Amino acid sequence: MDLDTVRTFVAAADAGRFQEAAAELAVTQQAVSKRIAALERDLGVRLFTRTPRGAELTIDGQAFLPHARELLRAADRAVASVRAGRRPLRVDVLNSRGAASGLMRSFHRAHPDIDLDVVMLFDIERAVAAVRSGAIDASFRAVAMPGRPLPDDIESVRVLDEPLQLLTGPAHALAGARSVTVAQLAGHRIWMPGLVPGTEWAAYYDDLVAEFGLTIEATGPNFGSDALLDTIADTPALATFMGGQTRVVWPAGHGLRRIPVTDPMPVYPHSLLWHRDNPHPALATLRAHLAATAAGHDAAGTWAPDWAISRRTPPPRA
Amino acid sequence: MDLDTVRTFVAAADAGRFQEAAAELAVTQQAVSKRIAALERDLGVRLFTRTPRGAELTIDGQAFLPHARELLRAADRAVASVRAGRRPLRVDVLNSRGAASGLMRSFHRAHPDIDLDVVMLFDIERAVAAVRSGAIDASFRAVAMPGRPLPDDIESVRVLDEPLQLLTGPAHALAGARSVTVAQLAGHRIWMPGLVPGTEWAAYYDDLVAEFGLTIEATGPNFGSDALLDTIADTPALATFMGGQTRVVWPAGHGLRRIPVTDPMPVYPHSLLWHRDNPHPALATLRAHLAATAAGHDAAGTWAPDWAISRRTPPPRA
DNA sequence: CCCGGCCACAACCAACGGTTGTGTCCCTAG
DNA sequence: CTAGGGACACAACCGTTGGTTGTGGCCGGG
Repeated sequence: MDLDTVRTFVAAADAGRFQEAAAELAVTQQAVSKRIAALERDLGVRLFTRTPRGAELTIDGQAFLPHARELLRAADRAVASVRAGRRPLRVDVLNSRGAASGLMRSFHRAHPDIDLDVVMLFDIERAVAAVRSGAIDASFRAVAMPGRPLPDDIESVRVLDEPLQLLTGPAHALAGARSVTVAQLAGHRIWMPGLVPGTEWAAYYDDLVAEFGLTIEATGPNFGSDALLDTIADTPALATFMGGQTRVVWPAGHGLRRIPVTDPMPVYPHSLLWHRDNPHPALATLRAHLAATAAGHDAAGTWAPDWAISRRTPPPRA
Repeated sequence: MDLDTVRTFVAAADAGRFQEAAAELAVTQQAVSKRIAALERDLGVRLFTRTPRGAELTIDGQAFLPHARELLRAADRAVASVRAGRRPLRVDVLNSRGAASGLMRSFHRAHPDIDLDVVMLFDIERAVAAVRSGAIDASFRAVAMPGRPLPDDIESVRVLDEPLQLLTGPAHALAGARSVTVAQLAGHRIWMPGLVPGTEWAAYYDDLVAEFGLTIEATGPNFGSDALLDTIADTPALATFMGGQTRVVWPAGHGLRRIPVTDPMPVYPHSLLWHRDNPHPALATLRAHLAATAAGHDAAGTWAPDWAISRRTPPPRA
């Protein structure tokens, strides 16, 4: 199916005459006739009843019309999503089910008129490059890597600390605990496939391991979170970390347990990063929304690496 | 833009390699390469970074991908809307802003998983023909025309009486009234352009006129409800009737008044019509929903033509 | 009764989109 | 270091699609 054909159908339905639609589309009447005939052949139904005074929609045509309009709107949105200048606000998140996604959903609920696109970049380095180049407008990340401060033209503000939780199967030794301390985790095998060395999230777990003497294995290929949860559920000796705000869609009955970690509570600090000179109007709206809704992060009793935290106070918004 | 191209883009993005996408789509790798190149040329952005080990999405590609998926879903829905057998439930309503539309919105809220298509047919005659032929599954209508009973294979049940209200401009003689009696309307000019003789809705107003001695003018071409409201707002001597549940979207400040009519209250009786043998599963759901939510229509103090009311009690649902 | 408006059909032609064949790049294995 | 293989791009070729022009049929109005 061709969108030009759908456009032709909508134009003909609105005009009520093929000729007029043809004039609008700058083609001949015959072309419109052929396009409609082809569409009717593809769909297997008659869309118009031809009369000597024009063409009017059949019942099938009436049913098809709103779907055709929606199709064209979707096409427009798709094109707009990559249009240079005045495109939807484009935001990078760590992963599709973490805390940043929740913040973006909340923002979307508060401002449903603002078009959003969410992308997931590889690491902070590429995110910063994309923010600087203007390819994305903002990024939710831990702000830096050890020894690599943010460039001057990138601003950041800490928006959310996401507590880490332990995820275990029902047969795991800690499965029955209401909560566990970091010290209790020493000696247990924690499996996090897909942890790529050199990224800021790998650095976060490196620091966590170094600080508290944990055992984190990043071995094996990452077959996705479904496969990971599958293995965790079935393997008593394995557990994994998961963001406390991650939404897990998992069939009931597998007995997966989410257990808060305390003493201290490791948190993954999400900051919003953006370019100092980014003119996108929705960016200011997003920052205002985050400033208004961000729960004050209480540092007492939590742990995060120093380098991962945005310390700079952004200038007050204009 | 061609939907095959979009499909190719999605397949390539999912596969991560043009070759694999080509195999899925049963074309050659070169064809996929050309399609993607054409799409990138059309959009003016690069969607993939080609590597010796495949192709991965650029940031623009990532932003475009969900829109592309939505585009394909919209196309599927559009095709499904006219697919013979197992298509969305197709319901005819009197007009897009009347009581029946409200009922369908309520049904959609209660059963968001059921796909619906709403069409508007010309009159009860065509609606009955469409219901009998299976072109539509149900119709909200006053059930008949004077002297023309429903065929045996069409069942009906009264679902909602929509009270008529008077619509006037701010300078109309009745503009200040909290309510008006039918007797008070005698002598006032009531304008209803677009009332086509021979339809069941025209017959309804004919009966209203005959019973209470009103003056209804159907003169002049119908330029749509916007133009009608415009004229009503500006003409002190004119008023019109409007369904009491009609949603009027009208800029504030024009001072249009909606005035209930009493003694008796004229109501437009909407019944659901459907074919005895229609097997669409959602039709039973719709009937159950209407039976559960329909407010009992209190006949006391209301008026409607005899012929317009469904008297038959439908058999209990299986 | 003829004219005019509108749509469908036929013939023709250009351009698009697919295939085959080939080149280049890079990673990996030996 | 080299050879091989996997992956994508480019070029040439060709059939089909989709456009145009020309024409005919149908129906309503003057």
